[in-house]
Amino acid sequence: MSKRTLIEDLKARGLIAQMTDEAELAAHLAENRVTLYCGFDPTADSLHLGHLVPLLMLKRFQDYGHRPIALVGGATGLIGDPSFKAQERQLNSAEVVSNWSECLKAQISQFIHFNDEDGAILANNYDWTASVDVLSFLRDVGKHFTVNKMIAKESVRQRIEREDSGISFTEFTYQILQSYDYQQLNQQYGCTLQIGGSDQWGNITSGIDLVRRMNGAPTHGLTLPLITKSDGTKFGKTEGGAVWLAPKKTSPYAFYQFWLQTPDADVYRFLRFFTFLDVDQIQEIEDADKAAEGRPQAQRILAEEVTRLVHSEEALQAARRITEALFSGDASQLNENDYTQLQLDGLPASELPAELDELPLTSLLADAGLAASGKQIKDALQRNSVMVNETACGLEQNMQAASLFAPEASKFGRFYLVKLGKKKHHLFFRA
RNA sequence: GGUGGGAUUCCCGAGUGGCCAAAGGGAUCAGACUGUAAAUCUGACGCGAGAGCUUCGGUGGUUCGAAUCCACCUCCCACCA
Repeated sequence: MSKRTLIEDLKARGLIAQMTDEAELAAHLAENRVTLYCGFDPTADSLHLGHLVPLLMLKRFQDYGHRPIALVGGATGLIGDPSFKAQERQLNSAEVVSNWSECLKAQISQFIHFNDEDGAILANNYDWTASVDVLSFLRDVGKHFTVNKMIAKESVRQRIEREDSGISFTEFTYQILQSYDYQQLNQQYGCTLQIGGSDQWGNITSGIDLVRRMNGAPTHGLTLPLITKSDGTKFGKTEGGAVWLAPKKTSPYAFYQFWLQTPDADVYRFLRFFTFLDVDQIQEIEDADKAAEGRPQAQRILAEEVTRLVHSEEALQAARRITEALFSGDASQLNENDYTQLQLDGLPASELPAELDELPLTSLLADAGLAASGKQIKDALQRNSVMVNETACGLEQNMQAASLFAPEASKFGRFYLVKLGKKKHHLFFRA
């Protein structure tokens, strides 16, 4: 690692939004093996890019010798965090939340090592909230919170002041539950630092207060900045929605492509946020790109680093193979084995229906997932931007799927590489 | 419980009886230009290859015709109690 202290490194990366007293926290981290935690609520069956920064943050602490606790919010996920949310959220059933909790657990385990006695800890707040009875909770925990303070939190104030929405008591209670987590983790594991996204600051500080009152222990908090894009659009979204960490939801290839398309204006920041490359090294990359003019290296490096981190070296190589085949050079160079490999590597692929005579291209391609609707395919056809094995197709070919996908037009008797626009590829094959 | 306000296509937000598949903006997709970047310009943007079909919280009704009018219902907000 570098000669910087952890805090210095995080600062250099721009990874600190807020923290409790810096000098105290720095001293605490310098003198102790600190146990810290970050919570992840099960709001889906997979984590997504928004969770990646905090997740990597735990690893950064671990690399510096501290002990992370990844907390899955089996309980808080049942309630719903109102922080900076414009509207009340739909509650998910207990069964669903419990399933999702299991998914997250499995996923988190891939990032941080929990094996050895000394290693990180994976916890679920359901374990200490499920059995608490209401009266004890209200008397022992609730008594430490004043509603005045709770209302004053910026994270819920908007909801309270908003004209078209309110906040249920359930969600309002969320910050108490999260504070209780901190208190429990402090008691059980000696946890003295909580990290989270900047929207969690309010919840973290109320937790610090609660730990002081109930356990008489001073604790710390640190938040990470919200990841923004230079053009103001939301980070971590593509046409298909969120970019997931689960390979089944977002393939390593799609994941790699996502990073590869990072705008120049964001890429160096993202290198600092999402990789473990040394900040000096990142600066060198930036300088080199600036000096070079033309196509920068940063996107490729970013895509490689993050894909390797989230998936694996093998998955990265597969993603690169596909990218290589589709974007650089012509597909006519591919041999039969390459096509089979593309499919194995995760290029979206589907089997061709037996009967093509009546099937418009718009339906065929939309069903395969190349676009959300036939309309979009139609638009592409009008611009001749659909290619079937190097043959450009126009709208007049819409009903000619049978000849476009005729056996004699195939590669090696069974493959058809379809391209929509410049970036979307799909492999059709016959069994 | 009372009174008043509100619910429009992914989001914001116009629209108060026909000219409305519904202004405008954002997001998104495609094209040109590039570097699988940005900016800019162009086109698309409910579904459907098409004929056509289905939308404006829900259900009924008035009308030749309703997102727009009426009744009831659901949810949200504000004030009062």
